[in-house]
Amino acid sequence: MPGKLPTRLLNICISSFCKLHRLDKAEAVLIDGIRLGVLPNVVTYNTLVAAYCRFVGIDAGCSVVHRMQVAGIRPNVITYNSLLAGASRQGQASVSLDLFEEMLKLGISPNLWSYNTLMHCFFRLGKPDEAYRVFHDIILSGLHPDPTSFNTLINGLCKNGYVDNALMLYKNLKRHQCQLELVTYNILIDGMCKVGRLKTARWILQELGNSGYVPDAITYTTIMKCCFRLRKFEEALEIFSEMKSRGYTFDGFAYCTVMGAFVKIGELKRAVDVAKAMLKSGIKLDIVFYNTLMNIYCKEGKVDAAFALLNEIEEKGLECNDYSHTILIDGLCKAGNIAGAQRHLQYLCSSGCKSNLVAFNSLINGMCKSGQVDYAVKIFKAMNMKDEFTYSSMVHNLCRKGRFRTASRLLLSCIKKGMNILKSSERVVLQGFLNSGFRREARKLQSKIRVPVVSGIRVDSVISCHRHQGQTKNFKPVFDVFTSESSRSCVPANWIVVDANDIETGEKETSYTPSYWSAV
DNA sequence: CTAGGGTTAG
Repeated sequence: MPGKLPTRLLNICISSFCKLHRLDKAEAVLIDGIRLGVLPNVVTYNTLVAAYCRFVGIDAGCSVVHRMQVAGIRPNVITYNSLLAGASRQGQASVSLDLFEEMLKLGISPNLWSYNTLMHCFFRLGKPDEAYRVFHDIILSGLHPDPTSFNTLINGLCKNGYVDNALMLYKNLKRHQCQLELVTYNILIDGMCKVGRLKTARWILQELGNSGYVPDAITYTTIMKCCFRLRKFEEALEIFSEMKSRGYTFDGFAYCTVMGAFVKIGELKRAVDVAKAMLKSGIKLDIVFYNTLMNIYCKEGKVDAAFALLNEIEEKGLECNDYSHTILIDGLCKAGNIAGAQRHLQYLCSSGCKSNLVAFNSLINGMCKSGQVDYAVKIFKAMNMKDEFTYSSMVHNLCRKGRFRTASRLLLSCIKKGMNILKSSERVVLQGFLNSGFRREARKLQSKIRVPVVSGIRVDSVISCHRHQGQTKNFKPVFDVFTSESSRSCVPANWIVVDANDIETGEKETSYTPSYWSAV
């Protein structure tokens, strides 16, 4: 059996270099190995596929798969899982779907990891129904959901606005004595925090403790951020110092949260102080730290200083992300340099960056504010993606120019798309009609915008009867998930979307949409 | 090979 042991050594070597992000070295080792007669196997290529997907991109991952096929090695389920995850990370659902099909066609049957990844991918794309169908497929294909499946499901429900469904699922799992992980609690706490339900979040924190867990750095950061958003600054800062004393500020997350919060309320001096403290603490500076710092400079009106940081970022070997560029573009807009902002955005688009909605929103707003409303409308029309920020900007600025009919039309099409436009945007149009004597138009608009905010997914089955077997930390489903038709008698049928009041503690809490936060 | 916290716009 020549070559068996050397191949394992080759794989360990390649894997080590991949972990160090040194793909060039990994490739060199592969070439050397082949030259010495050490043949790579499926594990070798899977390692490379995973690394390329993570550090370069899905296309790079696919080309490694091609190389492996040329070398006469057939991809397996793990190969495809890496590709699926890569596509999911890049938000390319169609690619994920194609890969899934491709995998089936090749006779490779997906495993639980494949399904979990696919489910996560759909959730990230804002398609909870599709995601839930994947969850069903897990059951239908005879696999048992694992803790990650449920974590993904709970997280996806929260991130898509179904926090009460997520709570319900949590409750069901709990009722059936499933051992939940710390991650599960953190996911739920974050879900509650993001909609402003701090009381419920604290209740889950309690449950976390009751289950014998200790809150970790992630738990703390999550709750601290929520306190900031609810303007409970003393409480937030107390959490921050507790984190420091517990040794939970080993990375930049907490510092950047605090910096960001100070920037948001215009306390730039305090934000700078926190930045200095972070520099002094010796924590590794990452791109998020630099983004936050650039944002401070921009808000101080020192756009040049922000741009100057780009050199430092590059020297450190860090890579700018969408946030970096958006912060700079917005900085230019706010400084009145619309042309510069436009140039930077154009440069981004031409260098193959995928469209950056936030940057476009910034630009549109900046143009309007500098009096170029018509030009902004032109760009608005050309945009293929728009959100409530886009509409809000246009509606407000059109109203400022007295163009209420156009504003009204945009407002309605925004609502029709199911977006949460600011109440103040609705008001400004109505008020505009009234002030300029268009009473009929105002009434007509009012009747149209008073639409109830709707429903969630009606999930026609209930996760039920999963019982923890005791011996391991994994759940072992004892029964399957029932559909409402087949087991109406034994489980409560649908997940009902409960409105803002808390279903667990019974306490009244108002649930806010995310867009509300920035308006507070 | 899958899941959780930080940075952007109205």
